[in-house]
Amino acid sequence: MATDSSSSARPAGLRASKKQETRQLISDHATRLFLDRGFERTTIAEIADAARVAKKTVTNYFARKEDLALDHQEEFAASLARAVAERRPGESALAALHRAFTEAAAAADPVAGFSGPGFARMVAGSPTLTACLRALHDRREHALARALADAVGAAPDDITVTTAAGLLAAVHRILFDRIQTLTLAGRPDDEIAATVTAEAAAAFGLLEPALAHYAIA
Amino acid sequence: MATDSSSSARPAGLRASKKQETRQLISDHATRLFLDRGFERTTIAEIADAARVAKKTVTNYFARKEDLALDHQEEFAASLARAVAERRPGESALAALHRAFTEAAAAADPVAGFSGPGFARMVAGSPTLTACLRALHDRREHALARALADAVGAAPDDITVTTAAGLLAAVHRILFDRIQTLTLAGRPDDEIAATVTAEAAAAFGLLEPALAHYAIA
DNA sequence: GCACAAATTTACGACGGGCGTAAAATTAGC
DNA sequence: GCTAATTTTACGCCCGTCGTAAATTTGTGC
Repeated sequence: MATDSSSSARPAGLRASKKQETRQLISDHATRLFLDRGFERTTIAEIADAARVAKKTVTNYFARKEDLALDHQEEFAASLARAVAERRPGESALAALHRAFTEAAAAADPVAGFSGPGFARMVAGSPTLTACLRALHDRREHALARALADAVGAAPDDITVTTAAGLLAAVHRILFDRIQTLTLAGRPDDEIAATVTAEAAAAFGLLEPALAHYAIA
Repeated sequence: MATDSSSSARPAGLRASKKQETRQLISDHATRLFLDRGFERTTIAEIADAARVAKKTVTNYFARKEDLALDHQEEFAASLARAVAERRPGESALAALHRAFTEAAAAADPVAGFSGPGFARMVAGSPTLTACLRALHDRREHALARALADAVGAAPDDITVTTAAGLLAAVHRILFDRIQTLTLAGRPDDEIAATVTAEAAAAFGLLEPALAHYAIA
């Protein structure tokens, strides 16, 4: 066997590394089946069979079926708050979030919505995943509100803070949906990036008079 | 052809009226049980038993369990689009939506969030209902986008239209959440109305420089 | 190398929501 | 009253989710 089979070099991790392998094995089979037959038409039992493990093992690793389909949830939920927390000196929250989107679009970042036609079809065809995505947008907005509250030194439930977070998160959510829509329409990533970059300028520009001077680092 | 016997016969509805009665009977028992034990801890079988009907009868009338708890869904989803469609001559969409909220708060409209502590507890305590409410906010935003597109003569997927709808719907959603939070905290309706009316002025005021001249009738 | 302790995987079962189907009860029209 | 249409019911199934305990695998001390 390969001595350095470790993907991330666990010293004490024969058990732990196998755990990761099993998790990845299940996730890979699930992704393949979801893209092939759709999310709702794939059962957990079928995933377990494909991965040659027990059904309970699947539900032990992934508490909810949606977790098998949606990756990088934490990263997604924290992305806007992170962009604000790491904004440049003199940069407003609005400018930082605009810049973060533009950069993500240029890089075709999956977290920004560039996840391929298969993924877009899977999500669009599943009410469960659509609802899960809505919940993620919600978590992202709340995390942004906390970051903004931190930035301006206000309470997290201050109406100006929650409203600013709601407006800024709404723009990001709308652009995310737009990327998904264009992906579903079969447009190539570079064309989508050009389109949404222009649309982002319009959308963030709309907020400019309201928030250009808000939360400047 | 037959006289207009069936289509819209008001008195001829012994069967139809009984249908309504049965529906109301089930809904009433469901509401009582939900408020008493919570949404998740109440089963459809228990509701059926309480209403003395079969379980299948409940699911025939209400396709999803959430429909037993959330009333006036269509009215809620259409409320913002309606406010824009019925705005006064010379009034902007922003002003109409601000006015609609202020009036709803003054009237303690359940559709605006004044639904009582029991309902607020029920929703807050149920992930299912929270997700359903998010979906409703989403439908409401899309309906608003259609109304705005109609008002300004643009395509419904125009970025300015979808963004404006997203921003305006976000403000309403945030104020809705605020009413729910204050209700959960035990505040009386009149105090909540005064608080959120002031907060609405701040929130809509933030959008004033961006949208004061958008979609004027 | 071996045995014991710990953790993981497995099998089994239960519950609840949702859906289809066909029989039984109720109602409308004649 | 009789017949046809609709509503309600009973029954069973699938699927996701959650316990629980047994079986297997792994880490460690001797």
